[in-house]
Amino acid sequence: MPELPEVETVRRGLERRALHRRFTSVAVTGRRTVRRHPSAELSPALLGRQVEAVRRKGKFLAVLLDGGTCLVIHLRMTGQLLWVDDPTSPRAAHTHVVVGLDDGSELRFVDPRTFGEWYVTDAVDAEGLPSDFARLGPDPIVDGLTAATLAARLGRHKVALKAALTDQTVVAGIGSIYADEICFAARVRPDRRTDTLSRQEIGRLARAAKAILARAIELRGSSLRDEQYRDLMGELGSFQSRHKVYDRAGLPCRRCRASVSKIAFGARVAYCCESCQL
DNA sequence: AGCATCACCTGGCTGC
DNA sequence: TGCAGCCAGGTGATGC
Repeated sequence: MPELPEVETVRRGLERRALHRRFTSVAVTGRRTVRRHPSAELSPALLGRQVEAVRRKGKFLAVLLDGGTCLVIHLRMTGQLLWVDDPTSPRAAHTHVVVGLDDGSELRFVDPRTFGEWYVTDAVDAEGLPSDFARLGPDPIVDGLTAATLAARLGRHKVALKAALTDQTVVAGIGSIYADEICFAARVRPDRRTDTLSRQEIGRLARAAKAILARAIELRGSSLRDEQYRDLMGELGSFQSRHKVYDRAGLPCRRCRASVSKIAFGARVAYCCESCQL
């Protein structure tokens, strides 16, 4: 599932291919992808506009256009942004949005489970980012993440650590995979209540978050068995081979050889080594 | 305010 | 083999 490293990989691809390009056509073919406002509003907001920057906060992509409009794209679980040099090439099943660029190429949004979302907004801050991004916590790569900041963001929360790490208003960009990997690296159980964490543990979590997300970006993200995540050019990521605990239940811990556990936390699950993580 | 729960959705997997 | 049912999971709405 696309989390911060996967979305950053897509962002870099978009920046490389779409920067300074203009939209020449817009076709919304899916029912649900554009749902925050009437889907008919997407085309007039994009047509003729030039891409001035491609930014990201957490898992949200923000395509900044001339005139101050921002196109926001969220891949959610199964969304793929695919760059196609030949617009006559066949469209994949579940293609919900297709936009043409002034160099003759096409950007296609493919999303089998239709959780992904596109919307445009003119409500932007001084940096051109959508005002509603303000509710998101710091992005560990863009904004950095210190122990003090993380401790402050955890604040009065008294929930399972994994629930806090994946709460986008606490920290932006972490999902199920990287939460488990960060907890393992910090040697803290994902089901620990946040109000029991020591200063040292919060420090390890902040450092682990930055290091793991940065390394995962270098390796262009994680593609799981379903190979659902692909970058802008359709390539798979390779960080999955470095996963220490995620989806490794029953396999030996890469640090101590004990069996990796799949534990319940609230209504969801987490993977961890109950020998290494306290 | 903070927390738990649910809805949204479909492909792939499990188990009968 | 076929098929029903379950699971995955990010976000936003809802209710307590």
